[in-house]
Amino acid sequence: MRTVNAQNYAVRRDAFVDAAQRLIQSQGYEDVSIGAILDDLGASRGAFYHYFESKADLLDAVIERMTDMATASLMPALDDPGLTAIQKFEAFFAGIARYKAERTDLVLGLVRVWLSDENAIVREKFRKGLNTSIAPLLAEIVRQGEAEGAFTIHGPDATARVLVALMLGANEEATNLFIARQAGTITFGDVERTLGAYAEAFERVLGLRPGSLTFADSATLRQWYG
Amino acid sequence: MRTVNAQNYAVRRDAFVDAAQRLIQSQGYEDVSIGAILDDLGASRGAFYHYFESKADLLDAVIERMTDMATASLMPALDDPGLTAIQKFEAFFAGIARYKAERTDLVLGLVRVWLSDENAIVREKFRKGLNTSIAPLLAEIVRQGEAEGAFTIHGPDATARVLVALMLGANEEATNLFIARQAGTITFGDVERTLGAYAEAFERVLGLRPGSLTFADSATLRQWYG
DNA sequence: ATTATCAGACCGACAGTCGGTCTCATAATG
DNA sequence: CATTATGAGACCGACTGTCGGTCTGATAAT
Repeated sequence: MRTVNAQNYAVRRDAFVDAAQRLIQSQGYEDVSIGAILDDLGASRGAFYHYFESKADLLDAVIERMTDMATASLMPALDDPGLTAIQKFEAFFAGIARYKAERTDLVLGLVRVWLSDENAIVREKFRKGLNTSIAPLLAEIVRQGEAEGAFTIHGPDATARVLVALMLGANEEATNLFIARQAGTITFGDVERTLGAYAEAFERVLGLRPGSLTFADSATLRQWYG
Repeated sequence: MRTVNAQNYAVRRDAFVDAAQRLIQSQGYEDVSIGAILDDLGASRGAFYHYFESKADLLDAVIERMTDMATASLMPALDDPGLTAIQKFEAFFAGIARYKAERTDLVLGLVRVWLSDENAIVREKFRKGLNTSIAPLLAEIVRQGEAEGAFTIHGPDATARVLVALMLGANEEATNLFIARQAGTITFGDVERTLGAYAEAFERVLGLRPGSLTFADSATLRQWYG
């Protein structure tokens, strides 16, 4: 009797996820056929369906990896015991901005594919994934801020979820602004004003005084929208 | 020379949109084939591609109709000159709640299909559609509230967009809460607390005093989550 | 130590579906 | 009646998922 070798199984499965992620990031989900992944790997259809139930099943695995990577890159700052809640918040946003800034061309190349209609499922699953993985992290910060007397809120968990909604909105808005700015239909001032409104919303939701939270520094803003 | 009969053309085109909307609402976008729409209407493939460039094109038409219907049902209250900005806000939310409450079984039947993975494009396009059609309406209310001295904000347009982000977040949350409540994994208190956090966020973003905005009355809340 | 056995790993032809194109007939209209 | 909008339906290529079957290696029996 032959038993499943967990080690090899995981490795081979990961290979499919790797290839899929790469292809999806360069062409978008719907435009990547299973055949293309097979060609890329030199694998057979049978092998694929041995490791995955369906194409959608493969997507779930890809998304999980994406969200894991995204949250992992934000963790270090949050574990630092020397930071106040406000500082952690700022580190949080700075982390996202830095992550994107360090991969400018990747991000730029991704935008078109990432925003295409055919990629809606990926976007939404990613959103949902972030929602469930980030909300608890934010809740932790909120709890700390409440303990420090810095935040004035009711219920850290519910507040965290509200913040996630704002974050996702701000992110979407930032993307739209980027495209509009590239097209020249808006000014840099428009960008500052719109994103500023989100920053202010954050402050107010947390019960902070105006200007106590720095969302994105001018330099980063200039880099993307200048 | 023969000219297009705009009247007939529109009627026939609408027929396709009608059928598509009905089928999509009962099966979800990806699961509705063009063939099914053709069968439903007794039309031919040629006819379809005479009126639409693609299946995606048809979807756009369906979405437009959906968002039009949704916003139209909210308009009357907003045009009433006798209402304060705060009252209009409340009418706004009440309008959504009422709309859904009056169509309980439709909504319930829709949930499964509406939330399926295969329907992601529809959800997102609907979101985007609401975003562009609702934000200006909210901006108008915000402007009025600012003039009345009721709201303390910077830039009505940017604020309106933040509010839309909160609204969409609240709506998504409400759906998740509904499902979780049905499954019995959360209590009515959890629901009140979570949605209350969104209501409070609204107040704070607008610079209102706590409790001055009634999101959803207890009766409606009980009806869905009781 | 050798071999029979059986399940995991994998292959690739194939069916069925779907979106979209093309050709050609028919109907309406100037 | 000439022209063009309209529509029918055969057809194409691409895709997902299935299925019968092969190969390989671990285990149990001898």
